[in-house]
Amino acid sequence: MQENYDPAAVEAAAQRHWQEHDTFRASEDPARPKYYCLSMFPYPSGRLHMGHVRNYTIGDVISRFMRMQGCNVLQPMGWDAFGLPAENAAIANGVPPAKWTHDNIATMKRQLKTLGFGLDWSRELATCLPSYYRWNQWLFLRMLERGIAYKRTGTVNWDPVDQTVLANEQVIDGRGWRTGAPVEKRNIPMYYLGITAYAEELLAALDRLDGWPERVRTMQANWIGRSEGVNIAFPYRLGEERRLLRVFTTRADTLLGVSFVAIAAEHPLAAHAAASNRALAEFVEECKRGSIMEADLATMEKKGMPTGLTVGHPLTGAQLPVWVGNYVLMAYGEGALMGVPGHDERDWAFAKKYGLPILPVIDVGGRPYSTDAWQPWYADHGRCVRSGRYDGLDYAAATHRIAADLEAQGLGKLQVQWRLRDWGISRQRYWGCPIPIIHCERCGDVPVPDEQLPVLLPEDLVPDGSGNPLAKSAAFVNCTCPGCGRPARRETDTMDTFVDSSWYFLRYASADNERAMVDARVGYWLPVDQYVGGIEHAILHLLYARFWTRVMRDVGLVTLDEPFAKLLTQGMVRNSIFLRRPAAGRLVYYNPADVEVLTDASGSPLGARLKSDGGPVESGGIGTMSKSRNNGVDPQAIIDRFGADTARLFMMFAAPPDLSLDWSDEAAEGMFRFLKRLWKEVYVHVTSGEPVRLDPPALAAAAKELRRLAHQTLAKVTDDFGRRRTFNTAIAAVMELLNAVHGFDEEGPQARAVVHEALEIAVLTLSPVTPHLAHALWRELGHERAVIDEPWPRPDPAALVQDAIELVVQVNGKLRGRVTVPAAASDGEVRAAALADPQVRRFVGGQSVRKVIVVAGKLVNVVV
RNA sequence: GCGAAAGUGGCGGAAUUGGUAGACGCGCUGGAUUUAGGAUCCAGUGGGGCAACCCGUGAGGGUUCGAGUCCCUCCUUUCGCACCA
Repeated sequence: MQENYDPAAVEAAAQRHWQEHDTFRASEDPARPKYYCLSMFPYPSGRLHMGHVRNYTIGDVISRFMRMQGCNVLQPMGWDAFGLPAENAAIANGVPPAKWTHDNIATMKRQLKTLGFGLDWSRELATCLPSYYRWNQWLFLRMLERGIAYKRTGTVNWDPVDQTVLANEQVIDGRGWRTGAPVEKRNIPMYYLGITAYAEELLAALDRLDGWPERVRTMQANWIGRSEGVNIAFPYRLGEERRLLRVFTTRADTLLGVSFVAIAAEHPLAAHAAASNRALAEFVEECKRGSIMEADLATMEKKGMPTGLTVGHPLTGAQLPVWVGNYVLMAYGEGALMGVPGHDERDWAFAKKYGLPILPVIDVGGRPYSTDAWQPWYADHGRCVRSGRYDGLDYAAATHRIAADLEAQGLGKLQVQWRLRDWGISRQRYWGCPIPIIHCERCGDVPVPDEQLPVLLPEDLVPDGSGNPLAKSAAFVNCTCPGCGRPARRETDTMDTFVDSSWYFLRYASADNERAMVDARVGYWLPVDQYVGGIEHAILHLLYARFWTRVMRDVGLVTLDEPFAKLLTQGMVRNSIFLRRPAAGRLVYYNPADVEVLTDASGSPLGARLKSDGGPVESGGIGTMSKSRNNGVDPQAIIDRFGADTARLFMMFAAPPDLSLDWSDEAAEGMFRFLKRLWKEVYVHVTSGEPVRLDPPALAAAAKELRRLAHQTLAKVTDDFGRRRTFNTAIAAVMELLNAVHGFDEEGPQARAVVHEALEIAVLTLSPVTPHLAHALWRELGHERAVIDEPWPRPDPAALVQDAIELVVQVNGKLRGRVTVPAAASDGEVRAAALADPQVRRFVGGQSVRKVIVVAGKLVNVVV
């Protein structure tokens, strides 16, 4: 055996073994329980980053653990290969997105292989390949047939200089990223998928997703946002015609407190009023400036302008002014709201600003009300006052009575309203899946016939940042109408990349099928048993995938509702931020690798300086690794320095998987030291002779104690890996075991046999995390079979038995002593032993013992 | 603004069901060894105190024999907000 740990050689040898034995190719085997472990596929951005390493290490540890547990494990990999960065790279470097993407895939695939992940590469897919995206188009056509997909107008960010639709990401402080021109909103026709038709089911099924983190379920439920309320119509006259302005409200009980109605700038009535009102037209135009991001809309200054129109109160007939308000969302409810300044904080602020009446109509348990200042309880539920026949009714009663009265007049009804909006999938971009529609002057929008699929995306275009290159490509645009055979124009919008990622997990099960989107093998592998990915996908991607799976179910392609049985949302990877503030200009960020942190004698930081010039740099705290803050660490550098196993071990040890993880060069080096120690420990053991067969009853006390620790560690690691998914504590337990082996100085054959067993347990339990090192050490410990093919061991119950246990004794809840009692001692004996302890007697002194609480196996609390 | 989390030594974190706060690792201090080392090994390391002990889990209240853990109020940080993926 080599005396020193050489990660490069060890890792190459293990990877060669897996390659030669095709270890990770999965096939359907009804005889074994299947286990589908899936990590979110990467966007091929160039190189692997630490977030990928973390994600795929978690998935790989679970996969290898489940495999050793006897499962038929599938762990596939693919590429989320369409998207904006490829177009940005094309604009910057003039390289076609296809080439850039394929080069990146090659690089990242090579990197994934050096990390030793147990992936079945035979199922690899990339969403930018026609063999994949043709099925996006095919299912889109099925959705169109069923009315799930439909066309209507939607709002986009518009750069008036580049004449281009901008992604939210391309809008910086309300301006286009390349032109700096103020962004405008623009309404254009788009295709939508009717996810709201599935809202009820998507919400209800969350309750049964008990393998998902509670926080993700809550976030999805809030996103879907079911609210029960009343749709209320305010009648008005337009010329001779009687019309209704509809609003949705969850507070119908405050209807008698309405003092105005506010509509969105995009509301048809606003356009009508603006036609004859120059100031209003300007205000509506002003509202159309700025981005479409909800966070921007919600934080901007609340502004409004009267339209000059009035509507009638549906119960009293009183005339109420109609205002245009920039805080009214066209996308929610009816794009209009009833203003109740007395009981809604935003309406309050609006009324104060524009001098509209504030009418309190709810009594909240008699708490004071003054129109001077808003108090949080004004929005609470209570009983109606100053509301005529509704006075005294509580929230539910008032809502139902008012809804019934409105319904009798045809002016309202109870309604369930969703916050969730239908999914707009049209993107005015090149590098995506073409939407299979042909526009014909005579036949209108004609779906591309199935036999003409896929609509191929040309791969040789180079975008320049203005407009969509597809729209400028005559070869792509010009086509023949499938209906009438005349010249027609192809749709040039492509699909949202979330479409691609909404079903890739199904395709892995039948990746080689060229005739169908999915086949019967989906029934074997799905659902995904364990899905692993970033918390940033907690809402959108996961919700779209749940929706898409249900659509495929309703089309008859699959039989499952929920694609992901268990979900693990891993936290972000962060690093220190260092910067300087030049007298003029922007902040300059320095990579932590180029900075030296100065500490005092206790290790507390005093400051930091740049290694290159020795000058001070400012600490900017700690934040997610990003290019803009220059605090990224290239995983390749760590692999080159310490090997993949160290990188993997650090990722699993430094934090529990669902919390954010802070990078530390020193801590990574500590992981490397641990692996060197483990190697050394095995080396010392195997070079000092052959082990004899272990004879547990013959063990001396210290050896028995070491054996107990080894089996206790095995039990803990099994639980931590399998149930708790707290890999950090599992690794800590193995470290403790190794420390105990190191400190164990008994000699003799049986002592050696116990050490041998402890080292085997350490190697087996670490093997999912550091598979290369474990592969080598398992051989050195005398095993023919590769460690990946070993079954996961079970702790020996006999080894776990303890004769005596130590209990903690508290007096009035404070730790005052410890007593050792036989493991089988009764509560009475434990109590007596605790009271007899000299330290306990000292603290009890002359006081009378009021109560003694005995917690079996743990502690005794003496209350005096 | 809305929604969701998190806050424990110098740092990452542990404490699994309300029961020993600080496991494990980093850093730091001292020592050994070494030509030397940023290598390796040994010991120590929450704060205060000579000690007995006292204090201590973002802040402030509460429940309990007992609270890092449960409840209320507040503060800070992170993530998401529908065209980044």
